Amino acid sequence: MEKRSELLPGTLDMLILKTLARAPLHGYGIALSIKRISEDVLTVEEGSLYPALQRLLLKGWVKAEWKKTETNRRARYYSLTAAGRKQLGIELSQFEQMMAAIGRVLQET
Amino acid sequence: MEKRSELLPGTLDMLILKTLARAPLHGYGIALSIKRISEDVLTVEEGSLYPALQRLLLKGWVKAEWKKTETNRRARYYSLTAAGRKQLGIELSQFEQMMAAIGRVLQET
DNA sequence: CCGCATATATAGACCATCTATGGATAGAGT
DNA sequence: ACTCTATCCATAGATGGTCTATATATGCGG
Repeated sequence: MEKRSELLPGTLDMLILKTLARAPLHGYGIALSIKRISEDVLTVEEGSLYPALQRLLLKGWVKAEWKKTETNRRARYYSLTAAGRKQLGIELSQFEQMMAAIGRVLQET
Repeated sequence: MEKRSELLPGTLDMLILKTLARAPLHGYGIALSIKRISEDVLTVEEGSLYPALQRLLLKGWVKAEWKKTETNRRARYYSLTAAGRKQLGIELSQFEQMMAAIGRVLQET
């Protein structure tokens, strides 16, 4: 059959920012969280996740800190910056606007 | 400011198929229709539209026919095939599933 | 000590979309 | 006549996000 993306392209940064807005997390945890909350519909591949986190770091929307996990492993914890929180707001409103627009096209008889 | 796509990537084929499901249209008309119905939020650039139509033709989801427009111009009218109608249904349900999943992630407190 | 889940990261491929063109014609306005 | 604008098609090349594949490393349970 058709091979499809596990993600709606263009939404990954927003999903990461939103996940981090709840609590700081390491990369692996972000992927697990999105997968779990989306009920396995959205799967963030490592090859998408880590480049995305690098982008977000470069833009100053998240910051990173090496720590130990509860299970005593080394992991890089990411958290939202003030700029990241602002950016999340922007992306959410743009996303909603776009969804509303797509909805209009899809519902037009 | 941030430069962003005028479209949510991954939705173009679906929007075209849905537009053609209402009535056959030429390329330019498809772009105008989506722009109008979305109230100027979604803009389909020509460099996105025509390659997309070629893809859809190759997959057999639309067929094309040269005709005259009401204003006496030559134009290529695209219309949905049976396979295209089926494909539209598939894409709509996948899209809704994905939107529901994204919604769960975005609404999680 | 073996296997598995946890954890980070990069290189390269792929593909959809955008930018930038190029071309053609009907009709309106001057 | 002439020009301008909107209508109409199409492609080449750049861009950029996501995926596949790979590499590395470690804590823990059996």
